Amino acid sequence: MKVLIVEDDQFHASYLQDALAEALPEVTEIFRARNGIEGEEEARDGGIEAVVMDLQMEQRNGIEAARSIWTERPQSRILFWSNYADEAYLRGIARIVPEDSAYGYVLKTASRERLKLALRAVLVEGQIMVDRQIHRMQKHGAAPRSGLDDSEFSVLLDLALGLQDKMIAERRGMSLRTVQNRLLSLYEKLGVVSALDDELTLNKRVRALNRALVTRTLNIETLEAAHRDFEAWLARRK
Amino acid sequence: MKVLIVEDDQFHASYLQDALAEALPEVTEIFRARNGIEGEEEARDGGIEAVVMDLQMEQRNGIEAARSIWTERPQSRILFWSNYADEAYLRGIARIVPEDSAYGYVLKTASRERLKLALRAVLVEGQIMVDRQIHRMQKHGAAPRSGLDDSEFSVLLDLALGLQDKMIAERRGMSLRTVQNRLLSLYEKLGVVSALDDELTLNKRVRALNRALVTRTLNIETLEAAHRDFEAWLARRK
DNA sequence: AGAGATGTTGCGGGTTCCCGCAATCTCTCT
DNA sequence: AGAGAGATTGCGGGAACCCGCAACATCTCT
Repeated sequence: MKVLIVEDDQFHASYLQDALAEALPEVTEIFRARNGIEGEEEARDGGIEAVVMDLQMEQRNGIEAARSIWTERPQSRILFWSNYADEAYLRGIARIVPEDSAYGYVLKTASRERLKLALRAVLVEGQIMVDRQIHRMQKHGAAPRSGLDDSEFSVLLDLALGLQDKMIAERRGMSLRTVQNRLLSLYEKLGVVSALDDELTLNKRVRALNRALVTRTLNIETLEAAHRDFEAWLARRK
Repeated sequence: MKVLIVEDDQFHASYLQDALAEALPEVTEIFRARNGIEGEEEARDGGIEAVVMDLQMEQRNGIEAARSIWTERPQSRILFWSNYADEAYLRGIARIVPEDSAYGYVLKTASRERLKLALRAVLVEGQIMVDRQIHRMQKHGAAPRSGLDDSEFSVLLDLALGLQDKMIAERRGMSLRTVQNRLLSLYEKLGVVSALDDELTLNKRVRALNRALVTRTLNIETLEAAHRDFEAWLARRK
């Protein structure tokens, strides 16, 4: 059995390699990649179907790499292994998991035992295994911690890019007023108003982005990915 | 000689501990803290004047911890050790380094040799040692990569918090129109306009924050720290 | 079928933002 | 001292934003 480790931090990679060798004696070869792009290549060239994937990497992050790996081989088994329990990552992963593939999500703070368990459960047994702390965010597959629904979330992404109401309306196929209603509820749910001293009026749009970031509803990588998506949409629209 | 390691990642901490023992035989005791708050306490209680400090930590980050350590003991020697070469961190550090104290900045990607060198140079010899990749950002102590000057940078912080022009003017002691001029040049320098397809008008404030983040001029911790600063200012102002 | 909750849309107006124009102010250099 | 470059400030207006109000549209229970 061949396993690919995609991880840019050398300490974490070697710890992982250790745990892997220990937990899965059936592993014959361990490949290593340092970012998403290398990861995709290795997976393709090596015909690998078991991957342990870090999320936060330079260049091309784990979600994007996973997406293209799954596009080529939907049956690949991928264990995500990350420092953060950001909702932003969860949303990203939830969106790309193929119908019946095996995947897992383990935090780097998890114990060695739990990591080994997850390695076996996902890579060998083909099960789904998600850290409880992360899973708690998801209520039956949607509506994570912040309580944003999908349409609110996509408006948030557009807002975060700096799009104006009119453009958001066009992109998402809503009327202008509806977009504004979404913004209203975003401001509500993100705690834009209560955030600081009352008596104090803020620029709500900027504040919304700020709040989304500090609550980990968005992170910087999400912004970068959203930007790429938007450009693709722009080009397609013509 | 006593040394304090402030680092929340266990792998990194033990690697560091190893390197420390290897490079500095004169070290008799190694203390360990997992975040800024613990770090400050340990430093105070243990009477420690040699610290290796991670920057990105939950709760209270390395810059804030360093500030209060230096406030109590300006002669403390602190080696910052971080994953990122973000301008945001650089600015933070530059602002709090006492007149003649020793400090250093090493990236986690640096070789073990270079780390050991820095440990010796900063903690034992009391020199200043900054990674070249980081130092390149600084031109004689100011004006990092993005080319923002200090007044532009502080307006950027306020903008990022969601403050309105009027409030920024009050906080920074500028006229309203001057604030707006600063914003103008921020938009210019951050590439707010050219960013996407032209023909496309954006919400400049949000876009400015977005650009500041993806260019690493700001990061999320900066936002959190700026928020705390602002609240302190608010309270003081009355 | 009807009542009620929830979501969508248009209108209107008060605010804030963005920025051109022009009048100082401040500094530097000769 | 005086010229010139650059920053600071006020004014004014067009555009975008925020949001209350009210008319419908949809969905869900009973």
